[in-house]
Amino acid sequence: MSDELRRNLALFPIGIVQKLTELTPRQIRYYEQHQLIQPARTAGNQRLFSFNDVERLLEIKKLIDQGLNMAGIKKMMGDQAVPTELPVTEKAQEEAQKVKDLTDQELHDLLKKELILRGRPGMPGSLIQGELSRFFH
DNA sequence: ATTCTTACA
DNA sequence: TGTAAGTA
Repeated sequence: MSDELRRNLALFPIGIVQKLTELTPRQIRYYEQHQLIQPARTAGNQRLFSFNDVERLLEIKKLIDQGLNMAGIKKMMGDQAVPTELPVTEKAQEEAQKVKDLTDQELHDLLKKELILRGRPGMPGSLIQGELSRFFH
């Protein structure tokens, strides 16, 4: 499976994303309203976020902390968020299910690994730089 | 127990 | 943004 697809798999419910990003569910939903992210939905209408969504939220958080408003953030990130793909395959749904049994430590390590993986090719990924330090505790 | 939408101090 | 209400 391609990394691109893997990063877009709908795996995390909002509660986990809250822990991973330190953002409140209120904020996360608000950013979705402003089309900064487009998480997938389960049959029961519950949001499922992908690694890409989480990483995007970390960037948003960074910009918010720097005092930008929605307009400013949209301008910085471009306001076209790629919709997270639904866990259509049986395999994908199993992965999403596994996530629920991971400890907070395991979840943070998983995200850290993802951030490092992404930060490879390019230079000091504008976002990755600061956010990454938080996972090196 | 979690999450969702809507509405308002 | 926080939070309460009523659901799913």
